[in-house]
This record gives sequence, C-alpha cells and structure tokens, in this order.
Amino acid sequence: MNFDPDEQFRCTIIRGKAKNMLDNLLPAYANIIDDLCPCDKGFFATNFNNRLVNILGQHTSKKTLDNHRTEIAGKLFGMYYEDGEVILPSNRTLKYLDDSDQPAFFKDICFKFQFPNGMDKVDKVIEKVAARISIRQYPYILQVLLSADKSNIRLTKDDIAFYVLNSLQVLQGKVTPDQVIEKIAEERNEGITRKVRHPGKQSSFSMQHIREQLNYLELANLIRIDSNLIQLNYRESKNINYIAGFWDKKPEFDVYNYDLTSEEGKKNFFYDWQVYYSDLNGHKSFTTTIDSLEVYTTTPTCDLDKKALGDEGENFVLEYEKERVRSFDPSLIRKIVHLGQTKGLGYDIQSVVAEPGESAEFVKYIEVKSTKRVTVPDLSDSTWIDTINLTRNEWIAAAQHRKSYYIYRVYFTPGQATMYVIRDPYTKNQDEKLKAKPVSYRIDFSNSSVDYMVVEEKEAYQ
DNA sequence: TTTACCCGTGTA
DNA sequence: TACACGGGTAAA
Repeated sequence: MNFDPDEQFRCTIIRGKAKNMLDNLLPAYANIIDDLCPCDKGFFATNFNNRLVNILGQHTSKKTLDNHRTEIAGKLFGMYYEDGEVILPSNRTLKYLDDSDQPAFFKDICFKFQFPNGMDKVDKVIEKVAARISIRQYPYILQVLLSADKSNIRLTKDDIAFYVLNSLQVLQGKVTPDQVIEKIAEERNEGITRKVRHPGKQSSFSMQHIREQLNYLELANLIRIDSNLIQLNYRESKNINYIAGFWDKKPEFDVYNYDLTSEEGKKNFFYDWQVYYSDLNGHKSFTTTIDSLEVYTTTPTCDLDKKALGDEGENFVLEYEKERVRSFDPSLIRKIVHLGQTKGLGYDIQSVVAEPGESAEFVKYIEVKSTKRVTVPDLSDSTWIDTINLTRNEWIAAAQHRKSYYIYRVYFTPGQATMYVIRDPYTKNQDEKLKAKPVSYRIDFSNSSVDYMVVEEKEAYQ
C-alpha cells in the first residue's frame, strides 16, 4: 500500500501532567492506594482525595482531585481496578511498591498501551472503531525510531505527530515503519515540513496528547527529547528491541470483540479493559538498570544491560560512606559494616560520625532507601513530595537510636545519583517535620482464632 | 443530579 | 511552548 500521510486522524489520550510531576506523583498515588485498598468505591474516593489534597494543596478543588484519581491513577497509570464494588491495587502498583523502579512502571505502560482502548469515553471508542484503528503505538514509535537511525535520519516530535500518531493509515496498521521513514526522507528532500495543527484551535488541542505520549517513553527511560529532537536511549536497547518487536502485532486487548452499543457490552468492555491494562505484561517483567540511567549515547552499543542488583542503593551508600570517612580519618573505615544480608536490625549500614569533635567515633546507623526515576527530584519544587516505607524493625531502630539513626534516600536518575539524608526521623515525626503513619497489621493467630479448616488431597486441585 | 473523560483557557 | 485547573459535556 502507498503511504498517504495526509489522511489524518486525531487520536487522543487522557491529558496527564508534566514529566516531573508524574514522576513525583507516582509514589504518592502508589502509597495512598496501598494504604486504602482493598476498600469500597465510596471510601476510596473520599480518602484518596483527602490524602491527595495534602500534597497538591488545600486550594485544590474536588473536581481536580477526582480527575487525578480517575484519569491519571486510574485510567492512564492503571494503578487500581474495581471488582464488584471493591477497589483493588493492580499488579503494576504492587510491583512498583516492591521495586521502586519508576522507569520500569512506565515501560510496562508503554508496552500495554494501544488504540483503541478502554480509557476513552464510549463515544470516542466507537469513533476509533469506526475508523478501523488498531495499533500498539509505542512498539510502533520505537520501531520507527530504530528505522530512522538506520537511515541516519533524526526525528522531531512534529514528525512523530504528523507521520505516526496522527496518521490514520499508521493507526490502522496499514503502513510499515520503514515506509514512514521513506516518506519522511522523501518529503524532506522536497523541502516539506509537516505539523499537526487544527485551524481555529490552540496547539494544545492538536499536540498535548501527542507530546504527553512521548513523555511516557521518556519516563520509561527509552528515549530522550532534546529540545525538539527525539533520541533512543541505546543503553536500553534490550527493552527497546523487545517492545519494538511488537510493532506489527495486533493489540493484545481486542476492542473489536465487544458490542459497544449494548449496555451489557459496554459494561464488559470497560471492566475487561481495566483488568487487562492494570495487570502487568504477562510475558516480561521490566527492570531498569543503573547502567541504563547513565548519560545516554547516540551511538548504538551492544547490550549494555547488566543484571540489576537488589542492593544497588546500599552499595552506593557504602562507597559514599567509605569515601566520607576516609577523608576524615582512614583508620575509621574498618568501623563501617555492611549489614545488608542481616535481617531484622532495622538498618543496612553501620558507620561512624566522622566529624570533628568528641563524637567522631560514635556509631551511625544508616537505612538506605533507593529508587529509580527519570527526572531529578528537586527540593525547591513546590510540588515535590516523596514517601518511603519503613518496616516495624526499622522504625523501632529509629526510635531507639534517635540522633544516630539516618535514612539515606537515594535517587538514581540519568547521569547522576542524588541523595537526601534524613537524620533522626523519629524525633522529626514528633516535631511534625515529617509524617510517619503505621499502615500494616501483623496478625498472630492460634487454634482459638480458627473457624474451620479445609484439607484436600493433592489430586483434587492438581 | 452526579460522574468522569474531554479539552478551553490562562499562566509561567 | 508546555502544561494543569476546572469548566464542558454526555452518559450513568
């Protein structure tokens, strides 16, 4: 088929927020959901809003809070789903709570996103179905970028907008990425520049949803947008190649299977979609290596991915402490102990104060909390917030050691690691300089607590 | 009437 | 230009 890019189709996604705000909000949403769920829908709505208003500011209207909850945390991020009247955290949220890997969270979203999907209102879904749209847009974009690099062509977001995300034929799955690149090369030779613009409309109408789709690829650590140019992060080649490999596969969730004109069909469609989308990609669990967050290179290099280490943060802090103590007094280095494998102490590293004065050799207990994200956290940003979870043991250690207890919060971001040190969180909580809230219950039970038991022979359930 | 994506519009 | 609040709007 001959590619005609003039066949355009405005194909929107829900408007999100700025890149760094999304990176900031993700941990907040995740922890709120983790605290509240499972619970019924009304309780969830009220309490989610009550928690979020503390972060966004008391002036924030109910409407805006509702939008955050339903549009971003719910539809775009797929962080929870509704089963009956009960709201449950999605597997994507649970994985994130476990690994604190924000780019991996967004990789999973990029893998599962598709057109048409169940994030739209039903009339918009019907429009897309009527237009015979069927595409996994992120695999497709990545394949286009790979193809562009092969042809030594640099793409701008206007190119992706006009030739890919707003091109009807591409959205219908009728054109290959190579054809797209060929067409772009051809039109550039003729001196033609394309932009998606709707007469009489502001550029946000035409471009905001496109720009934000590219933002998700950036948050996933797969591309960088440099003013207007888009570049692949080749340190992520493994993940890029994996996702791009799906460019010509039919969307996994088949919208065309549903009768969207009947009440029953609509209900099933939106329910099935949310269950599908909020679950993790069943084929591959994404991770982001520290290595892939380093300054990206424009030169394709072979397989730089290394096996992710569970204790990257601890190793980082260990090296930092060794250097810090060495510069004060090398003989004190032997007092630094890495206790990563020793569970139940409530801290990861035992170090020494190593500062002038009589407390120089006093012990310092360090709990390391690390996370990975694409934007650099900025304390001067008014929307900046963060949440970490301490275990019961860690909190007890904080209470016991007070001024000797430190939380080292490490953020691995592209090209740098940033660390915030919080000394004596226990006293800070009493002084309301931070808020600590117990959120989990340990249940000890005995024979008097058990109502009944069920035993089945293996054959019955195998 | 309420809900919840849709998206105008004003701000930085 | 890049959002982000909250009004717009149509379905629930």
